[in-house]
Amino acid sequence: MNLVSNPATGHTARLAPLVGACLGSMQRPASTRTPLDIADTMKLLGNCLAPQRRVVRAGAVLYAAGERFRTLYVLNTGLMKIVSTASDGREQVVGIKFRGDWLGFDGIAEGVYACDAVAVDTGEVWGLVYDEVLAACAESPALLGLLHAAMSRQIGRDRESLMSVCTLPADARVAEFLRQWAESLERSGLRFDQITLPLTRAEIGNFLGMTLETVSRALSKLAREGVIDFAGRGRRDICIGDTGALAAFVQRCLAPVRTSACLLQ
Amino acid sequence: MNLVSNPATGHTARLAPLVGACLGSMQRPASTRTPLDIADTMKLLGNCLAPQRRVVRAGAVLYAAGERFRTLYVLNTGLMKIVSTASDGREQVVGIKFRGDWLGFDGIAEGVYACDAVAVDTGEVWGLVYDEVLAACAESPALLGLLHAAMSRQIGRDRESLMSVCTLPADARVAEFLRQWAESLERSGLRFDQITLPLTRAEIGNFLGMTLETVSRALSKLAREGVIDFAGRGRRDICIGDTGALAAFVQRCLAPVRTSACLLQ
DNA sequence: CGCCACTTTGAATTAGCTCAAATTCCGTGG
DNA sequence: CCACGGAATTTGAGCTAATTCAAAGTGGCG
Repeated sequence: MNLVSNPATGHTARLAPLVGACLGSMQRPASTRTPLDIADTMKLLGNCLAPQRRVVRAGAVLYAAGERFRTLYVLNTGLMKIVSTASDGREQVVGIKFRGDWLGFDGIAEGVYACDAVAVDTGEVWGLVYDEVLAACAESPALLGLLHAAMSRQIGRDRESLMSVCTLPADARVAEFLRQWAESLERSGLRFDQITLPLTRAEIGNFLGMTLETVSRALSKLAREGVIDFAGRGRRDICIGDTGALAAFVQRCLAPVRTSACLLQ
Repeated sequence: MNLVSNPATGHTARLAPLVGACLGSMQRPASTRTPLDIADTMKLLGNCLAPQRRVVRAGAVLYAAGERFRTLYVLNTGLMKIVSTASDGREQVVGIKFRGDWLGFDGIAEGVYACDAVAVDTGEVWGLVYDEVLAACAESPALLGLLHAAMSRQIGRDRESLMSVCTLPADARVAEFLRQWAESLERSGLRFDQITLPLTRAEIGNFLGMTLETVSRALSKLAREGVIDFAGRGRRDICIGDTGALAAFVQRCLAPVRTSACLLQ
């Protein structure tokens, strides 16, 4: 019997028409769909899936590695970090999540979360029970498209991280990190010329594969060169006049490096 | 109208019952499903989805960044690398694919592949048109579970890469690389005590974020310490007596390093 | 106010990189 | 079959970017 598309509960039957209505404009193959912006996506999810809203205070653990996987989350406000811990205790920030990002995909394969999701800032997440999402997707290919796009984007994002860590010198990595932060804020519809880093230098360094001292020095250098400015008293508020300047800084760091051989072929 | 679950073509209708039959044993929620081994998974996919089999010769490009996304691939035999190219030309090997691995997920979000997939070794891939996969999934939640598990596993795998690059010194990174290679072979059901690296030192180094010289030195050191042995005259065949020895080597490299502060909280 | 966690900056150290040379391997053609 | 050439690999020697260690500065909060 087909568990999901013919659910025993009436839950799905109640939701599905709504989903269809909400996502009506997306009834095209995923490959030709124009991307929704995040505000719209959140609105659709909110209307269609009756998510369980949950406030997470700074420092709170949304889920921890090893916990049984049941629900996916979408971040509505705030900021979260994804921390992976190796069996020998090495800890690594493997992702930073902004408004509109999904959390928990890593749990699907094994039925158990593989990482910890920790709130860096107080915010609100929407919990979506995975089985219910699947049920709703069975009725609405558009919702399925949304889900797959989110997973796909995460895969792409993770690869960008690896690329940064592997190919950029420390200073450029920090600049690129800020650039992508600003980009994420822009996607979220928030102002991105002035950003507040709720992460410590140690956390940033861990994420970028360098020490906190190196992060500090890199930020100082960026400020010295006028690419960024420190706003406010604490040095956690950063003004980015122009994201182009950050990109230019990255290229400047890269210039003297030998161009790696062509890996294609 | 519901494009996928009520397809206009008869194609899906023809496939769907087959899928249901093939995957009958998996009609449980993903979170409680016992994982299939790769041979079984391949057999199921082969029986259920009528994939387009395609031989790729060493060096061939399966798909390239920028090409329109239409099909996902599953690697049946051989070995492929996923190469990401930044806008400034930096190239990065962001993944290595073994038997049973899926390729192309990165294309779903934007409808365009984000990376190049290049055959490192002659092999065979199975092409699955994404829209047809979706159609089949609409009829078979089990197949959807397979798809999501593959994506989820890729996300987990990518994070492991980032963890290695960020937290391990070069020697340990090479050891860990070999360990995971052996693990992948084991998963594929192939012998893994003796592995042949069809990648050049430069490719390995690129993937691991170090120079080819460093890879070479690390391999020499591993051989000197008896953790691996070079078989054959070309130094591309490597005997791994015991994957535990590789893990131990990693820990030995790690020992003198200060333990990073607890990032949780 | 005074503590504590975070940050900055400096100075010394080192892991990994760059550059260079020698060696091996393999395919090709005589 | 052997000689040759090109590509990949190994190994050595210096150099440099980033780390480690240390100390001083800053801000937030009870």
